[in-house]
Amino acid sequence: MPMADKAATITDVAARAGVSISTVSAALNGRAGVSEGTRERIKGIAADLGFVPSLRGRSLSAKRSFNVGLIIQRGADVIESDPFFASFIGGAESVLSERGYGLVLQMADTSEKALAHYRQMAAAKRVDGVFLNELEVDDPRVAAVHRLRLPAVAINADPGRFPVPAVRQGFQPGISALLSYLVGMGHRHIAHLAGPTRFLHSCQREQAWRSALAELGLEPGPVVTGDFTFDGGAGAAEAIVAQAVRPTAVVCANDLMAAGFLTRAQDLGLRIPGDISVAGYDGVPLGEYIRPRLTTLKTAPHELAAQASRMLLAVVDGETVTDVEIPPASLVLRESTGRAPTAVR
Amino acid sequence: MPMADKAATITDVAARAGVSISTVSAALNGRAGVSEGTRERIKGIAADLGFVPSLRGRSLSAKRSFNVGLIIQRGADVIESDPFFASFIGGAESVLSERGYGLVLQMADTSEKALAHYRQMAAAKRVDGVFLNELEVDDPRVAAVHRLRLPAVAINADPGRFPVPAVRQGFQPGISALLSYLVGMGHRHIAHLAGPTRFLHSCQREQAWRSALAELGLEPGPVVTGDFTFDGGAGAAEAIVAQAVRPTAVVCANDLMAAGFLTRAQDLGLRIPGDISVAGYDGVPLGEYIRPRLTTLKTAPHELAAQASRMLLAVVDGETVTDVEIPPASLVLRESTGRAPTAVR
DNA sequence: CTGAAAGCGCTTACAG
DNA sequence: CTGAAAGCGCTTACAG
Repeated sequence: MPMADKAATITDVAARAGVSISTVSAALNGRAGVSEGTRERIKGIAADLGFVPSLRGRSLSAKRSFNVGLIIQRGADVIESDPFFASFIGGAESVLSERGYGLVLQMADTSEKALAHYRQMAAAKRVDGVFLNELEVDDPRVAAVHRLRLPAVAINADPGRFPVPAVRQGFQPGISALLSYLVGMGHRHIAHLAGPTRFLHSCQREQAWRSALAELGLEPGPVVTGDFTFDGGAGAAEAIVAQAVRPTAVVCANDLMAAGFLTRAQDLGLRIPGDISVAGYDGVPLGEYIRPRLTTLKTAPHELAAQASRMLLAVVDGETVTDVEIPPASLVLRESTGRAPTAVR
Repeated sequence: MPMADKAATITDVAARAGVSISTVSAALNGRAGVSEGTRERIKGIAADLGFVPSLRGRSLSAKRSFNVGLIIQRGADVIESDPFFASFIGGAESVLSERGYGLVLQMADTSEKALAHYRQMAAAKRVDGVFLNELEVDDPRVAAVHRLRLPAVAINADPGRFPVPAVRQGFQPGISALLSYLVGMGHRHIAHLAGPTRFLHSCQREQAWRSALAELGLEPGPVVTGDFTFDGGAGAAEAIVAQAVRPTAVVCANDLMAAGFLTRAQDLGLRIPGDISVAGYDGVPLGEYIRPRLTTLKTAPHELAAQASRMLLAVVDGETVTDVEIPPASLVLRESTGRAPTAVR
């Protein structure tokens, strides 16, 4: 008979089974020291009663909240057009829920507010650990979680840079492949539309673009700094189009800026890729919605998050973990890149 | 001296203040029966010690988790291109965090899994209440939360339809305005690209389209059912373009389908809005990225969520609440709609 | 105005 | 193999 009026507690199960609550606890949690007979009997009764251990009792005695925190540090404008977090949350949630963990989410539009949220979450013991995403250069959160002794896993942090384990997805192979392809198509003057310099991944991508060009024996083209938004990309298009010697290709630090660049460039009368090739980074659905479809480097936020979650739970369990690298972002050639214009004026 | 080595507990504060823990509790929680002098003294000491009450102790004794749940019931493909949830989460989080509440998130790609998540969250007492979003016709979750006595607030449920308080944003005024505009531009044959019929809001929008047309003395045009995805919209474009008597305008149940429709229609050689006008619903950023820019009905998921959160917290507190209606979705005219083609073949 | 005590629902040594 | 007890950190009647 399921459907008790009040939710059953461990005491109810113990009473019904005629054993102590410690036996029920041991039986249900797979701890040793319970005969198989009583274990099975207790399990049956627990199922009958629809007993699910209350997180309240569990977390107080186990000194765990069974929750893990993610703080999204982005303005509302970016978050709405960037599917990164949707995928990330999906990947995290898939491994967390399997392990009985919940994901608690907070938003912050400034880095200070985000930091305050981390502190608050840790102080109130709302979570057992946190993800450190969108890392900035000299990110204060790293020192903070360290001082708070808050288990944490960093996303896409450079190896050896922070005293926090990290999971990362390589960017160099994909960017090198992209630039080899562009150079193979005759491009010699290749610009970079970078993200804000305070972000680690902005620097990583620009650096990768630079070394790939060096590898190919080319000088870096102009660098324009955007803000990861569509409008930022559009603005960059105007800037680059106005330049005396216009680059024949632009490698953008994310798809959203690439889409803005490509769209505005076309509004200004340029043909893509006839006059200028454009490539993005991320592999978001938007890249297939626009015309021409966007060449990009496809990342895997879902897998990144799944790995990060496994690591974070390990850290929470007190295990020592080592950095994990998932397969690098891969080149997806679509229609926005092509042969360099023959007559560069 | 802040920065204790171990996090301070209520006992530490009490010891340092030379009072009992019940006095500390009363002082810090603003309960009556503490002299202003000791209250201030205790507050000072708590601040010195960096004391933040542990949610673990608090939730066990207060019988609250201080968390509220949101289950996202969508396939990964939709969630990544639909910014609704990003905005919704932002709106919810802004009021929840102010009240000391957290938002715990789960994902489910089927309605059965979502239901299981609700049950699990309730049974483990991980949350004190839940949002019921993306309601379906005869949604089993409604009965479930009712039976589980789980406080809940429904999003965009029809008034009086479910035994759960709801917050909603009107759609009829906007859809009427859109159709008046289209008819004013000479359109007489107006199709609807609907969402899956199992969703309440699909039905609501189709019904609104129907009654607006009736109001204007027109017969409804063809209805094609999509799946709220870009590709679904693209497929619908092929279906509608192949029709003997092609409609001159299509009203879509969401922006993503409208974008797919518009893009594929152009790939097929139609001019938008010259040959056919296209309108969406939602007001997502994508609508401004595509060409021509999309006419749409702008919704306010952020405000919807903020209101829903206030209501949910009230329900959790045992207050009786009444449905709330926020200002209706408003017409945003952009470039994808215009005068009907003069020669309808 | 203040304190001692019970209790929330578990887990975890520790005895037997 | 099983149970009695302590304890996790709070809140909340209830005495004084």
